[in-house]
Amino acid sequence: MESHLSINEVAARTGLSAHTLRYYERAGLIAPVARAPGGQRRYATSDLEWIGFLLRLRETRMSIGHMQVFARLRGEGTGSTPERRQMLESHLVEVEASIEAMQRAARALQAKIEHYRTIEASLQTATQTTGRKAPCP
Amino acid sequence: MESHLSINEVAARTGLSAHTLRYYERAGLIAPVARAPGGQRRYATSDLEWIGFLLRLRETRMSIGHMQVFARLRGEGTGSTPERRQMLESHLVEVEASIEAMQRAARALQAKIEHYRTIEASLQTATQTTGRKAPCP
DNA sequence: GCTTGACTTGGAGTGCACTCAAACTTCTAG
DNA sequence: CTAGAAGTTTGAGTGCACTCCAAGTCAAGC
Repeated sequence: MESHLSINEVAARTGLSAHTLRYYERAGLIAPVARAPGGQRRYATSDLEWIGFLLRLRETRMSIGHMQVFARLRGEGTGSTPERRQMLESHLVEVEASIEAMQRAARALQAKIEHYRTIEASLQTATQTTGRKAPCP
Repeated sequence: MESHLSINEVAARTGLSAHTLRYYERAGLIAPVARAPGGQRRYATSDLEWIGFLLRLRETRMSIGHMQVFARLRGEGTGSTPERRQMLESHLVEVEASIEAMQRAARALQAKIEHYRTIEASLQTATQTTGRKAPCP
């Protein structure tokens, strides 16, 4: 297990800030990271992979609280895979519902945009036919 | 313009709490609502429609700050449709990116779930072939 | 040795989006 | 007329997810 990346290198690679990396470790989302002799963090490749997965969870709006539970289960080893799978499955149900809600809402925004285009076109027409600026009714 | 619904009726219809409806009004997301003689709010059908649209914006994670700008533009009348359309268009770009990110992340979760299933199956097989409970390695 | 810059810690602070509290006033049913 | 439900206001409080600060440590270059 290679252990070589500094906190700022990991920040650059993951897009998380060094602040947030320390915060995640303090919160128990990341297991205590290996340290160089002087106490500085040295992240292993496996840490990077785990942080990547945490980012997938964050992208799907899993709360820190749920991630804490998930990380704790992960720390308990292979025996906790059923619980972890169930957590992901029920989270995925919510995520898919949320994606559909966003898609529906996005279509409503699209419709509103079209509506505005129509209004703008008719205002433009009014200006052209009367030869004056559109009044403010 | 019918003006008849009380705040709790609107809360029931929209899923927002009465607290939140007052907060939105104070924040300028909803224009001052008509009042009954005693000062109680009486929402018109047009208010309901607007609140519905605000909910679409909220579902797509538009911030209160942006909604305030949008609501202010709306209050300025038809002349502001180009700005409103541009706001929605650029917001929609973000929303679509966010939907795609969530979909990618959801596929990663799905893959992890499959991975867990595989692990569970092999643990189960080990238990069956050896006739004992899975040890904790 | 000294400076510079990257790192460490615990605790405090920030911004967002609500959410509630306190002290009222008003409406409705009996 | 009265009880109680429902509404009003302003300002304060909450929970989340960071984000920053102060005071200190450590390694490398001059």
